[in-house]
Amino acid sequence: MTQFVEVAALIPGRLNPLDYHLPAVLEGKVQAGSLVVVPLGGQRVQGVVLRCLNQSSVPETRPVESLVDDSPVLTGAQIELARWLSHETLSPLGVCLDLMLPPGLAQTADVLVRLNPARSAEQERLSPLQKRLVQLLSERGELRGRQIEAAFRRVNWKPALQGLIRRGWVVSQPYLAQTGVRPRIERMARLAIAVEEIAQAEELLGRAGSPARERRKKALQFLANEQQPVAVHWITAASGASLEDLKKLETLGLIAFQSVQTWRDPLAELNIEALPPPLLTNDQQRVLQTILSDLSSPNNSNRKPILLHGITGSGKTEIYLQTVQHILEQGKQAIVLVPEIALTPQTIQRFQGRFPGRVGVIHSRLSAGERYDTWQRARAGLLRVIVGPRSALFAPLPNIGLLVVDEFHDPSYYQSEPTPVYHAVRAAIRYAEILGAGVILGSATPEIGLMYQARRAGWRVLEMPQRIMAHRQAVQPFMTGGHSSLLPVEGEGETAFLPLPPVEVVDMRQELKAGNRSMFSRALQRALGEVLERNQQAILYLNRLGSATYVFCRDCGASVRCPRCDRSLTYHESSHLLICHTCNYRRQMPRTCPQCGSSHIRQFGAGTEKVEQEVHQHFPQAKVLRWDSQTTRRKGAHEAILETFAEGKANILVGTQILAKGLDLPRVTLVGAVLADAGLNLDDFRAAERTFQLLMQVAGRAGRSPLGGRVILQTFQPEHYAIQAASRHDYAGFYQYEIEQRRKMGYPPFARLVRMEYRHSNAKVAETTAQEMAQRVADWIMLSSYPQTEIIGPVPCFFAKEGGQYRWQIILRGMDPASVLRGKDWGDWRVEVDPYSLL
DNA sequence: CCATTTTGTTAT
DNA sequence: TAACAAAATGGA
Repeated sequence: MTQFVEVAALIPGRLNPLDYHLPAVLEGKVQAGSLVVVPLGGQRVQGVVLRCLNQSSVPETRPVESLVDDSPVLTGAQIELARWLSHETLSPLGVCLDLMLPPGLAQTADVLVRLNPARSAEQERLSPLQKRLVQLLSERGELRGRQIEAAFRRVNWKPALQGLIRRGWVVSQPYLAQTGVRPRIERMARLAIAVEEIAQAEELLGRAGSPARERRKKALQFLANEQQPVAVHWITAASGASLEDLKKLETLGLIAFQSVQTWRDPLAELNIEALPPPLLTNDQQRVLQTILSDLSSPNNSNRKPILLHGITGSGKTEIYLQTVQHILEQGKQAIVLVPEIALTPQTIQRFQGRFPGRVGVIHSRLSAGERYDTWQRARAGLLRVIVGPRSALFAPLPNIGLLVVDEFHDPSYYQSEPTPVYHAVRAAIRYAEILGAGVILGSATPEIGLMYQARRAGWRVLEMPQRIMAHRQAVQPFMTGGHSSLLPVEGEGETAFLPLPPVEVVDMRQELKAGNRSMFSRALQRALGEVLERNQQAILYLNRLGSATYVFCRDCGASVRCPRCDRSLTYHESSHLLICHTCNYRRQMPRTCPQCGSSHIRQFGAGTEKVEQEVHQHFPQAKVLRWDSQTTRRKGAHEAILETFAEGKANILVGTQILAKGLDLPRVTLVGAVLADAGLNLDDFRAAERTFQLLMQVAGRAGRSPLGGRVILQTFQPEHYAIQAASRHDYAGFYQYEIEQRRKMGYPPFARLVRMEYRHSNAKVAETTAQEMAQRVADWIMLSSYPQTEIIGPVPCFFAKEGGQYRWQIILRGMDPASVLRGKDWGDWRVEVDPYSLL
């Protein structure tokens, strides 16, 4: 009986899984999760076997051509997760499966083309495109298909090339790209004779007393001591023998070579001492006990996620570490997701230090080889813990018992490009359900939507409200000056607690009224002066998004709003217009404030450079470091800036969102938010939440040592609830207000959204296409099981033009707007289910 | 008119 | 995605 398999092709397109039969040679070797090559139309493609079948659903099947890897590349749970992702995100199954494969496993076919030296000279009968191709080939010689692609972007050059080949102008040959990562093979050598025989063999090594004989003798002795195969480069380095000497020894039959696959391990160089777990605080003990008893309960099927709400510095990482420890003791494995930026050497060291040799790290700076080997080791069960950003969720560990998502409110868990557009936190929750594993979501500022879901669905919500003091030693030198009063600290030793830093809200309208036109309020100037005087450190935080894009009055603080929707209008640089992103209302930039008639109306603009300048103006002696996307473009720049600052070589660190991530800088005693309300007026349902999160996180950078600390929030809207709540460190208060807003406005979690985006280089085409699509979507909604689904738009996107293309969007809102689109054809629109933001 | 180029459809 | 087919374009 022939066996059949159902195969999902790894192509970007939307294609249902297809049935193939197994040729005799592959029978018994292929299983669910196997990576295979199958014929598809006129080409060969790679695909993943979803399951084995006794019978095919179609009368005739084509054969599986080959098996790429002997072991399955995906586990059953991963296949199920990919299916769920595909269904949820409306993305093709192929790209969801591809997400879980390491780059380099799949190799791609290409062609190599060059001009035929014997071609005819006259170019009369060639098309313009063909002439350009000939030109390119005569300039650059032999080219691969992808090189031509790079030279002729967005040009359909393949038919033209075919014509040239047919007429003998060009010759082509198939070319297998060597881009794939291969296992690293290391040459090793071992002694081929017994140790006692070395003395007898000595005569063979060369003329008595010759240097060659000495070298070879040394090499043999080295191997005799080692008693096991040793890498060749290691032998030569240790004994002084050359490769030639070793070859000679081999021909003499004294040593034997062998090739061994070795792993590229990014942590191998790291020499980390194993650290014993620290004593836990009462909070930590209570939380850990609850988690462990939850995870120990045998009932896997309805295990719920655990939401760990622990403020900055409350010691969440230690909870993760000890829970992972527990899971490992059960013989299972764990995945720990962190925001990419938090994947600093410190984080890695903590995990590697606790579980030496068992941790695999994934991050963006790994080489393809390291990434590939980490994946292989995970699959082979050689790694027990994987730490990494959102993509680490797809590490192929065979027996996962725990998933951890640290700082799960972080936007880096949303992948918006390329497809599939997914949210790693939701994927982790689903994956844990599939696996019957535990999942811990930790954050100081839990995402509103997930907190709501947690409460409604009865997930366990654990609180850690106290900050642990650290860094007593680190700040010791700064505590002796006499002019810095130390904070009263509760408790002793490692488990002492610190109060949260006091937050002062400064009304910038008052500053202007008092004649202070500086970017810094008098309070902030005073505070900065004190910090400099005491040789402590300050952080100045600037929320980049939203600055300079909305327009507001400097006298009354009101922003210019849409008369129809009462939403802030957005200023568009290109057209000098103010546009409403809900109803597409447009107006000229007003000369006076519509509220109070003042002429002090303008878009607010303040880049990090401007802040830096201004600091220099006020404090010429201050040493300022800028930390933003510009200064960190270079590789390793993050580390360099952090190190410089941590070593105290600068007093003031100026930066954007990046500052809100989990930095631990003990000498920082002042955090200033230059414009805390920037971003609040963005027309986006998440604007308040995002602002609140960032302010809470950035405030958490202050006062992490007994030196104490304070926070100053400068704002034009001191009464706004996000600012108010942040100034009181009041998550619960913010949650309550925000969730009511969402309910009133019908935004998540009370409705789900789908964002559809279209781009075109022609403004008119973009607009009409968007209108046509809105009409089609309206028809689909009528016929769907959710006829109440709303259409918002079409309107131009917030960033209305990007890379020379005009962007338009349509938002669907309802109970399940994705289901309206499922199975429909939306052409080259980009579709985002549950988008992070509507900008 | 034919040849080339663009657009659309299909894959077991 | 790549191959192929059908439709559109365009130079004589």
